[in-house]
Amino acid sequence: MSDPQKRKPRSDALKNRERLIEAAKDVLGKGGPNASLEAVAKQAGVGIGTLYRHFPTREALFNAVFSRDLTDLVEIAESLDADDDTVEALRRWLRSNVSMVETKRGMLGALSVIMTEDSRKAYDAEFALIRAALDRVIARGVAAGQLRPGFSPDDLMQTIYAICYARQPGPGWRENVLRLLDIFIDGLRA
Amino acid sequence: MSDPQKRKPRSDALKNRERLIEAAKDVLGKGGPNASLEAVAKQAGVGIGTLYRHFPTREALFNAVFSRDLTDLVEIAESLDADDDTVEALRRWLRSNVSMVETKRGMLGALSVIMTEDSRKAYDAEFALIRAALDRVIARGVAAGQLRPGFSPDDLMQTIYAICYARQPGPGWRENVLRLLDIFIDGLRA
DNA sequence: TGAAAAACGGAGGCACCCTCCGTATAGTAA
DNA sequence: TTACTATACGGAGGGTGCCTCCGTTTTTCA
Repeated sequence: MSDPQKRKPRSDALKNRERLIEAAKDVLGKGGPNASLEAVAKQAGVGIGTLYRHFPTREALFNAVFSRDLTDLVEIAESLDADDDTVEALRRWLRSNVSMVETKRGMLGALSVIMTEDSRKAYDAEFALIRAALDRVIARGVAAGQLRPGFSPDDLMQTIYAICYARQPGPGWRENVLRLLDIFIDGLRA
Repeated sequence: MSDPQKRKPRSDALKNRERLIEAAKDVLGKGGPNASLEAVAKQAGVGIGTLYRHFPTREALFNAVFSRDLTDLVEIAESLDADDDTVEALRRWLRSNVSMVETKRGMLGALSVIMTEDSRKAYDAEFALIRAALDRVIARGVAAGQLRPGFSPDDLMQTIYAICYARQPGPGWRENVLRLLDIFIDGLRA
């Protein structure tokens, strides 16, 4: 029963919310889960008060970033249909995953807070979309003789996260992960 | 080449170091990995400067606590030889593990820093002692008809950590884990 | 166009971090 | 025992981040 008699949200509020999420993705990605929220606000070009009005807790902000990332991953997955080179298409998607994990690196504690049973369900739809999109790409690649048969979207997801989380964080992490990823991708070729 | 011409360490320094580790175990256990180090110092009854002199970084303190815990677990494991009731002996040891994990709860990030290849090797001796002690208890229990045959010390260790880390942290965590643990222990009976 | 709802910004009070250095004390040699 | 000095102690202080609160500004809508 939402009240139909309501002003629409102010445009500046929407814009600032957007900027905050963008800034958070950047700052939290570089500084880890304990990065300064004041730095996020500054980078977004808003006051600290505005940040707290939009996201009352650190978790709320994490959650928003995660949601955004997941939406991005869905979009990217769905854009792969246009790509004729299915190997490169998969590489593109897998690399996007690495970037996202990088943002979350070290914030596993926060993630476990976010990932309650309820919210997992809330994200189920997104995961299903991703799975479906990858399925299409794989089928296409196998049919075109570019990809070997016999692996699933879930195989991809599990592998990418295993690679990401098995490596020690720190300098060179990204390079290391991307290198291993390329090896894995070569293994996917027909 | 350590200099043999050295004063022995001052007694107050040793005492304070001890107190700090004890306090850290308590405070970090309750407050998680971001708990205030000043609170640790206060609880230990020393100045904050003293804490930092003994443990220059948060990790150094974690490390000391972990070392201590591991030593405790070795001692407990070796004390089990005296116990005629092998089921209760194992329960005692498993519960000690839960307490230790509880201290570390949420500080997985810190642990992954501690657990480099080098330090893992450094702790190998302790793990070997634990394994040996548990082996003796299990053998004794099986021979006495108290325990079922066919499980190893490593089975115990893996199970206890799986139980501990699979449960969501938060209030009631300990109760939940202990309950599951008791069920598991009943399964070990002959 | 003007009133009121909505949103903004940042000062302020508090907690914590870590360093630095004057003071206290345990160990040692005479 | 005493006196010397290496060693260790404590906590003030300067810096940063957290979060709240409220006077000011902006946007919406009639």
